[in-house]
Amino acid sequence: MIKKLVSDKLQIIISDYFKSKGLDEKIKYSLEIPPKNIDADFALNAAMLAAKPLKKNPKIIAQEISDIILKEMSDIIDKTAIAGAGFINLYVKDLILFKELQKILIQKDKYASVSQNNKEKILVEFVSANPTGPLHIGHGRGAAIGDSLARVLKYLGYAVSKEYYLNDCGNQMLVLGQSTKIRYQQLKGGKIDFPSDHYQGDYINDIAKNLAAQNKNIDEIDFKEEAVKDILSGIKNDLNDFGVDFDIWFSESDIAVKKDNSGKTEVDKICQDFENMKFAYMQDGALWLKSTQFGDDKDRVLRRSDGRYTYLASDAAYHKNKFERGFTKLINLLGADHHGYIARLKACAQMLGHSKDDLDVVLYQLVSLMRDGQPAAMSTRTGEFITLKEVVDEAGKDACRFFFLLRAPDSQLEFDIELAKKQSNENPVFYVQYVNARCNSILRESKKRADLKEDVDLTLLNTKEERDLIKRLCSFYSMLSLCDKTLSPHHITAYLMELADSYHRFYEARRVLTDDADLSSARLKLISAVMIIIKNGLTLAGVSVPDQMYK
RNA sequence: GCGCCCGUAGCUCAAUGGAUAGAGCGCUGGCCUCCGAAGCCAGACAUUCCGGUUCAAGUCCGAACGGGCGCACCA
Repeated sequence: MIKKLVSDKLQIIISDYFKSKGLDEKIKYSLEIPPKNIDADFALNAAMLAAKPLKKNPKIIAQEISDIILKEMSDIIDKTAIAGAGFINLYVKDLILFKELQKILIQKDKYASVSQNNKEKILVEFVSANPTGPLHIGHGRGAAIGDSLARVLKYLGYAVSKEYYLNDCGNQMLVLGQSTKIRYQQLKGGKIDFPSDHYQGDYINDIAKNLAAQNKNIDEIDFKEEAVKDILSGIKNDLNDFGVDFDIWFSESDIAVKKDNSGKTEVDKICQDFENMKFAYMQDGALWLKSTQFGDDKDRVLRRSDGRYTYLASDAAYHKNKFERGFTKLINLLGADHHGYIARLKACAQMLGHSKDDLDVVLYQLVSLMRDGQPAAMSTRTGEFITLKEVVDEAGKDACRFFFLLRAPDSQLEFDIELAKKQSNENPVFYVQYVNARCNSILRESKKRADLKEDVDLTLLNTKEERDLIKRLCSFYSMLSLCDKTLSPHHITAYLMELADSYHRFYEARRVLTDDADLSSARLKLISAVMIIIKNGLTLAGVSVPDQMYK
């Protein structure tokens, strides 16, 4: 939050300075946190950017701006320095740091959160796996990223809803029902070959077994219905165990099957609309969407010549529905194998009268699974896959969620199942959780003393380790903004590991409980703040915060 | 062939166009009469190649090479 305080004031100063020099006041300068070899708190690059249009040495400009900052911001800035090619390095007054620390202690789990931010109403759609089999490890990555991103955006004050789009109609459902029926018949002694294009997984057998145990007449069983019901409840359980929940489960049949008074579905209507608006045309008996008009590679079929709609038709109606529900920003998490859909979905958004930026797609690369150093194939068709449940059961929810948040969505993720199973210090989540355990241990110890007080003098926290730690705590908000800006929550884990690093260094260098009651009391406040931020961060990551670790 | 993503340390990955490119694992060597050693300290090791833009490029642009994915009136 300190950064926001500084940058808000700087904005006025810089823009005035640019104006007085006849420059475009909207030159995009930035306020950065310098690399760790520089001891300044913030660095400003405005002088370097102004150097060229002003035809002036950047260091001279830096000096001019620096003088103004010192004069105008003396309540916040302690000193400045011109460095490198023309950076203005800013040193914040210690008092500001202590004030911020106090704020953490008071606001606790609300620290750095924004109560209301009416700019956007956001819908985050993720997972949305078809109910034809259990979630696999790739879905887990999407679930972890989507859920944490939604949590961060909510924390920052956006009105956020999390939604799962359920493809509960269409051909795949028929195949699923058929697969279950054949397994059922085989169980009853029927000699029927199982088609290779049907679902091969063991879970189909399990469903069939359950049905067989009910002793019903085969004609009374709706195999499709039963299979979907069974699989869906499994998916919901797996997500629940993974700490992921949804605000809305949106069913495809609501737009593709349900009819209004005139006997039309939403899919019927949007295709008609597109045709009326000349965004769709008939060719070879099929209805085509003119997506090339908005940058797609080729036009796409909405309705086949046999009259059946494609998935794109449902998707178009679905996204129209999202906008109609009042969402101003749609965020879709998509596995990289679906990247081809981005162009056509954005085309639909634009045809519906929205900007292509109203729909953001976060593409996450697929998870390649390693088993004993060998890559393992994944396919729900062949039945050879690792389920999310299996990994969560073995490695634990915390390790899995932290692991999935460790890398940027754009990076391919190599998930070593053997490594994930290990409950050991090789897993970085323990490094962060250990901070909380150590803090708790000190708190327990402190209860034995009567000389510690609540009303403390935070200015006693003046060593390098303490200052570094406080600064790290204060950059929590900057990290959250970065997640917002990049639509990626992986900065959370990186931040938490840095914070843990600062804490462990502090811990090694400075004893909290000493003979000096004033100092001990102040340091206890510091570790209380550390615990607050660790908890806030881990909670956003969907990871629990144990009070103690077990060996 | 066309399109999208990626190429950074031995391995897996970070790095809002900024200063001396960071972690974890692995490796070498140190640190527990003291709040938890699941920790700390020290050491070795990296931007695939070639051009360009920029005051400044791992980051942007172009080309080459390598890896993943996608290119259906499938879902």
